Amino acid sequence: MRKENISDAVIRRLPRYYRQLTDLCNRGVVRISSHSLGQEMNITASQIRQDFSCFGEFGQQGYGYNVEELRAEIGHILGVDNNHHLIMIGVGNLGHALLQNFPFSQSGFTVDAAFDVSPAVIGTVVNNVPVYAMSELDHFLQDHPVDVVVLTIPQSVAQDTASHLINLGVKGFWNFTNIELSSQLPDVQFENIHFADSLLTLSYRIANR
Amino acid sequence: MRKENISDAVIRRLPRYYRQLTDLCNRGVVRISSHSLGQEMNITASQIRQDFSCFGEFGQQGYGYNVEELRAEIGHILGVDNNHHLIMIGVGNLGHALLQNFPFSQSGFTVDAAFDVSPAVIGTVVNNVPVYAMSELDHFLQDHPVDVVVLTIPQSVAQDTASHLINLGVKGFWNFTNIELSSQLPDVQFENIHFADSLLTLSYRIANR
DNA sequence: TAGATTGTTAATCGATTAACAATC
DNA sequence: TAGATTGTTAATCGATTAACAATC
Repeated sequence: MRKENISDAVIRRLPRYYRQLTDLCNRGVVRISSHSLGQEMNITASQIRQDFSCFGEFGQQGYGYNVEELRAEIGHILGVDNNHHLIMIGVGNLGHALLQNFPFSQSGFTVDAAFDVSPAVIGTVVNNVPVYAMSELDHFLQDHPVDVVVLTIPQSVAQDTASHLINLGVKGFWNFTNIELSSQLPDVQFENIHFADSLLTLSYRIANR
Repeated sequence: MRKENISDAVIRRLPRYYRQLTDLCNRGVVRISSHSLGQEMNITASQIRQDFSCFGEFGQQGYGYNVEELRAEIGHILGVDNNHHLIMIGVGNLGHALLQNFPFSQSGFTVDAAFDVSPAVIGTVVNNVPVYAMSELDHFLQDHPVDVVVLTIPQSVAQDTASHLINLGVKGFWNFTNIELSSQLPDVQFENIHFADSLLTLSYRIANR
């Protein structure tokens, strides 16, 4: 029974399923039951079946799930076969590290360009991605619609940059600055990587063991 | 009414409160009610009061909360005044970026050292943090107990490295590799930054807008 | 066929929100 | 004092788990 509104809890488990299924594929496992999958991932079989049932019927009674097929289905749900386009704003240490190491294409993203204000990086090419001056950003977006902008810029300019990009039609942000961004428009999506928040929860758990 | 077991949902909101209160402090705001705080953070006043009540009574009827005081209390709960010690394993692009830019001390962490296998970085000092050879790790840990190890290493060696460190007594991991780490020992804490999972949830939301 | 396992409905559990007496 | 706002109890909502008929 396909559901209309999928809860955030379910969505956040999808990438984990996808990861686990990719691993099972690589290990040559052909079929798996919700029970075995649950054991490997430390979640209940019930939850797995409930989660999947939000999107369709991918299994077979008495058999379980075909690993490769299920992986493809979840990948499809996540949009990995959509060839999303992405640019990066801010090629400092972190931006550079992501361009260099993060396998964007494995998540279905093509990195079209990066932008920065520093003359030291403008004009360089990092892992096949050209770095342009910030002044060229508006013009670039006219010809190259992008689905996601990665924000690896200083906090101080984060909201202004985001607002500017929203005005230019950008609807998706992968935000690495440790602030909550906001938008007037309702259909703009922010996904945050809050390093400090993450470390502080670890700090809490250590301090209150 | 202090609670025994605090739910993960509550814990994950604490850093956000801390961040918002720090901001309010900087803006010179002296007092705030749960209602106003909720408006700024887009959560209900009820939830805020429930959350705080897990840890104690920090407000005053008819007045609200003293911002600076509340910030200090939450910081204390999070352990920012515990002076936790931390080392990093893996000084590649990402590790280097974190050492260079991430304000560990603001979260109450002292970075004692970093370790890598590459001769290119061994012996260097990044932002006052010395980089040692991996072979010196065991010896180092004998003299320098650490609370948290940052894992910015390739996936392929992540679980083995973690297991080794757990045997040496390490109880906290800030894991940047995109795999689920596990431990036999029950009191070992893992906090994961799964870049790919994060981007995939954004991909989902864009694809299913 | 018999055993296994699904998708779904019902039951339970936990988290969020509402309400309100207490009190600054 | 009167108004405001807390901390907490009760009500609601949503998410997880259990149960089971359907069926491969």
